[in-house]
Amino acid sequence: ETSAMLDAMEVPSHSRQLLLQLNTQRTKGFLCDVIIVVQNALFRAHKNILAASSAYLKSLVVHDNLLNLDHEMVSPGIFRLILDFIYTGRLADCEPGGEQSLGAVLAAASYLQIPGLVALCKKKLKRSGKYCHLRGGYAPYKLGRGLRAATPVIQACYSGTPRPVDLPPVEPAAPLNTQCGELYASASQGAPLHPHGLCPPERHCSPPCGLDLSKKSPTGPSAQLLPTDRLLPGEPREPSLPPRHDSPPVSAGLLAGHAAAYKDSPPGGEPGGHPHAADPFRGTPPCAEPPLPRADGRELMYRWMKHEPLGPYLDEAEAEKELEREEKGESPPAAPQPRYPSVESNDLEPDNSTSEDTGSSEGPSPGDALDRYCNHLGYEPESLGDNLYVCIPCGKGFPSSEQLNAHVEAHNEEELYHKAAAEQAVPFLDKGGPGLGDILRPYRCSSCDKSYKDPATLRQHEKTHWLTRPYPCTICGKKFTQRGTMTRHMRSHLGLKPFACDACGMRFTRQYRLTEHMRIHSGEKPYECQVCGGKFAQQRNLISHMKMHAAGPDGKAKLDFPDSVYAMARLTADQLGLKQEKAAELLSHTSHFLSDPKAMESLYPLAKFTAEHLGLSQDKAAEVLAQAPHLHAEAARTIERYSPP
DNA sequence: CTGGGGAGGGGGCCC
DNA sequence: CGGGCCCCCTCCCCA
Repeated sequence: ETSAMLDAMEVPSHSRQLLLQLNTQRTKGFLCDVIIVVQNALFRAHKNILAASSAYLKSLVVHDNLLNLDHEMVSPGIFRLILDFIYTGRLADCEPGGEQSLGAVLAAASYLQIPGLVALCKKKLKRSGKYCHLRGGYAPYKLGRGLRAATPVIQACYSGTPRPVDLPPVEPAAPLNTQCGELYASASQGAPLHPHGLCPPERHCSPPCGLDLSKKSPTGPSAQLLPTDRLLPGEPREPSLPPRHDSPPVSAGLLAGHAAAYKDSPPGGEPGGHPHAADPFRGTPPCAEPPLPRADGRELMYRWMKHEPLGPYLDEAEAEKELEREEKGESPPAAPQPRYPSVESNDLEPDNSTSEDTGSSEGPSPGDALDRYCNHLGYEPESLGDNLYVCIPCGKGFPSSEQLNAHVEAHNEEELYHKAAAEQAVPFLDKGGPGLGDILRPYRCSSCDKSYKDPATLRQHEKTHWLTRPYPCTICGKKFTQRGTMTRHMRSHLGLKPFACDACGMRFTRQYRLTEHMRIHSGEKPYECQVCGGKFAQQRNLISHMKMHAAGPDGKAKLDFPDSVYAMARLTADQLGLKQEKAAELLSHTSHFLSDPKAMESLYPLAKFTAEHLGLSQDKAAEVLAQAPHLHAEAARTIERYSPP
């Protein structure tokens, strides 16, 4: 298909070489300057290339680095084909079901205003005898029932959507965009996304960066309706991996890419402050050891995120051979490579149900455990043979002190877990009897004395003490202690705002924001300042308002306590699991409390806690506490609320 | 110009 | 795992 173009050049290989380089750069993310969001899939590309190929995309990339495409016009799988076409001049074969996919590509290419691809699709359809039929009313691109309703999550950041110039009417019907369904099916079941889309797993496929970041996760209508005979040979008929609730699709492959990106970043360094250094897409020298392809596609994802070796992307024969090799699970013949450690979903979270054996000498092989932590911590195991850093307790070796430290930390975390489990059996054991906090929150963190109502929350909290946050953002590298926080963060990268205001159409990333926002329309101001009576629609603004009162120099400020008392208020609120602003709220209810000896007794744990945090003696802390009426009020309220009558 | 309020948005983290 | 809430930063508007 590209022969005509190539023949016109004095150096016929020029365009080919150029495209090959560009596509290679794309697969590495090198110099990619735009992200295209299609439904819940994410693609990276170069603005110049898109602008040179698509009039529509050209109009978008001028203003935005993040493009949200109308998923009713182009699905992730179709866009993958189109992106591949843009970078290779080839439209991957779509058999079986090829005509329908071709129709979808034609529709999308028309929508995106890519005349060359439109012509190519028409040509192919004519060759297969389908195009006339198509013109007779065959709708080539149909989206699944429920797709529209299920995915109102992406706010288009463009306006004036160009209409397709040569497009049969789009009508909602049964999905032909099967791979889109695969994405959702995988995502909704917590398994990694299948990255291939409509492509056979050739190496020139567009970077499969599928993310399900929708809040209202689609139900996977396409997958449910997908006739199995449309699946490509070698394609899994179900989501590639069994569903793992502890590993949503965002994590597996992308974390692997992240791991690669962190290969040479300073160990232990916090990437949040320098996102560029942590950018997993940044250009780095090609890796000398590409991983072995994996049938489930996650390896492809990793390969893209990391360093895809130069390959004969445009050579169909080679690609077919490559496909055969991949299907057979063989290594590429030219450069047999060691297998990259599997990025199984449970690898990503060493504290899950399988974690008991990771630090134990009876668990899986040291290599397995190491792989787990290598992935977890973002290291590569190239130097497994040089495990000079040995963990004394378990005897495992690690190639770097950082990995050893992380491993030791895992030991500690495991011990914490068992300790918490032991305390679960006898929550008040060895604590001098149940105090106030113990009654309410028997599960105490051994690192900071915070306490919780249930062990799962304690486990969750304990992650905040880990040196290595286990959930990195694959776009900016920022790490999080909770997976949900990370995925929420990812949504902010992608501009996904699932929650829309019915009144004004404004969209929000979180339900809570929408709830707050709706008070603008309703006029409701439920938060009232106890000092001046001012009312606020948002609690945070009341809080900032109260700070203004507290800082008032005229003496009428109600919260004129020294800073240390506020610090203690916060610490105590943490200790009791109460909210800090409750202290300010309760300032007026304090006097009676000091006369209650039982309540005073309850202050001693607080005094101890405060003393530990402020470096005071316990007696001194108790004395300071006695001068901080809001702390007493807090305790009093708590006692009133929870003590038996 | 400045202070205060309104509001958008991100991260932490408990439930 | 998502919801909900809290805290913070920030920007904008306005008196």
